[in-house]
Amino acid sequence: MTATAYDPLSLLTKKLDRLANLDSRDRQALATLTYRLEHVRAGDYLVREGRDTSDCCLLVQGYACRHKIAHAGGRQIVSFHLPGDVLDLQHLLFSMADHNVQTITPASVAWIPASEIKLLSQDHPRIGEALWRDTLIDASIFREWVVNVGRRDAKSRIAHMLCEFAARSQAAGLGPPERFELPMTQEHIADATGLTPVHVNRMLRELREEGVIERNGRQLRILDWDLMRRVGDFDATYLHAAA
Amino acid sequence: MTATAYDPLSLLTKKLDRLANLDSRDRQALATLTYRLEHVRAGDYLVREGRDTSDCCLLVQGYACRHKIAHAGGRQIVSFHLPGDVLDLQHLLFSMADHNVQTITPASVAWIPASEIKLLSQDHPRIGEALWRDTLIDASIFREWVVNVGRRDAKSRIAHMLCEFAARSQAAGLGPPERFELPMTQEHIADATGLTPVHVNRMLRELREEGVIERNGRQLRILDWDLMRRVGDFDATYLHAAA
DNA sequence: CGCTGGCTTGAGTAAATTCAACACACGTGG
DNA sequence: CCACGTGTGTTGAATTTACTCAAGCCAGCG
Repeated sequence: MTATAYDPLSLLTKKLDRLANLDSRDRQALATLTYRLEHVRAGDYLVREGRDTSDCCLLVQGYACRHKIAHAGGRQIVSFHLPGDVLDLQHLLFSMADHNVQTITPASVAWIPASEIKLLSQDHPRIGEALWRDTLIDASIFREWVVNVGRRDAKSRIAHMLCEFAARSQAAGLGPPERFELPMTQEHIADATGLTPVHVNRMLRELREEGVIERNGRQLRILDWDLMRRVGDFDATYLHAAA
Repeated sequence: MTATAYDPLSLLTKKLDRLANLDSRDRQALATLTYRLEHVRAGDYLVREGRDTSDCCLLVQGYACRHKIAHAGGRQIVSFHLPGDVLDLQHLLFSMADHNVQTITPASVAWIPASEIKLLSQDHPRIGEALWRDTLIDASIFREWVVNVGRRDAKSRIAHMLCEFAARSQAAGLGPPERFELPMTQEHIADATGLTPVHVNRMLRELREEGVIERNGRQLRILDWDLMRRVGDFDATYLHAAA
């Protein structure tokens, strides 16, 4: 990756440009945003449920997940996040977080004041549209996750989750969907699919034995993308070509 | 209900006013929207997956649900909708629907051109903010549903769903949360909670036998709201005082 | 070297499903 | 008016899926 890829504001600009076609004035305005760069360890919290937050968090490098805690049954991850994702657009309008965001690898994040982004989105219709579109895509992904945990069996759920991650990984410019870095542990996968780590392990073994996937450390290879899509009941429409 | 409650534009204005404080210019602008009123039967589709749509649908009277079809496991309902809900704000920015919306009772809906709403939201920051906030609340509800189907057992899921419906029913001005109209069948509840209708029936019986709820036809009474909240692991924060 | 965290496997168990049958209310047409 | 069909709700018995508990493995790292 080039040095510019790690410049927070150009990363943000690139992302928003994909969502709505920005013009040069939009770009210039984005470049005026202030931010505070922070490096965090794996497992650190970026947002905590019930906490008051006035900043938006841009994930510059590394991976994160968003989750809520159910009283009895432990943690449910509701989404994964890749470099370039803006994690807290809801903080533009809600002061209190209703969920947690936690890194799953060491990461770099840029904190941008929510007030600045809000002003920008009001003065620049295309920026506002891009941000709104981003939250709508998030909502669409949440809907698909409800379907995933509600109406698919264990193997399908896992396959679907992996397909989505592969597709978004590619859209974010992190390489081909057939071979990518899978940053999460089997426990993360379990918490995202509503299963237990033990059962995730068994299902992954079956997918491996069936020749669908192959895992070398953190590298995941999808050997048969077509079969994978069928097993996971995956149709990328709901991503709306998201990154 | 008064006659004005069924006037689509005043219903919409009332809703948006709750989400952001509109001024008189905002109200006047909303009153200029054009719409086409339609009466539909129970079970009719308002939005179909894969269909191109250029209108937004305001639910004026009756109830509806949003759902997707999984390849193997049937239908998953991802949200329920009450009178006053705007069903398709995502159509402001996406032309293709990625899910279905279907009525669950006879209903009246008002179709409003997406282009008009989009213009309004650009020219009137508070209207834009109210609409954006509405989509963020939707997203928050979806996240909670992922938790519900992913990490709660059958009885909890159903109790949680009923709590949410009760709370939203009240917020929409349809009466107290302890006694309200439950428009959906046990099959709807099953499709919303990721269970089978048979199992929903058994769990509802248990809730009845434990003295938590009582059902007379379409009237549902929550006899012990405190216990219900505990059983359903329900905390209304995620609704952000939504209607 | 010995932890630690993540991965793997087996055996027994619990939750929810499937299949099947029946009850009941409602509306429609004979 | 009754007969009938349909959609919804109810219950029982057998089955399946995923969970729980438990143990052991392996790689990386202080």
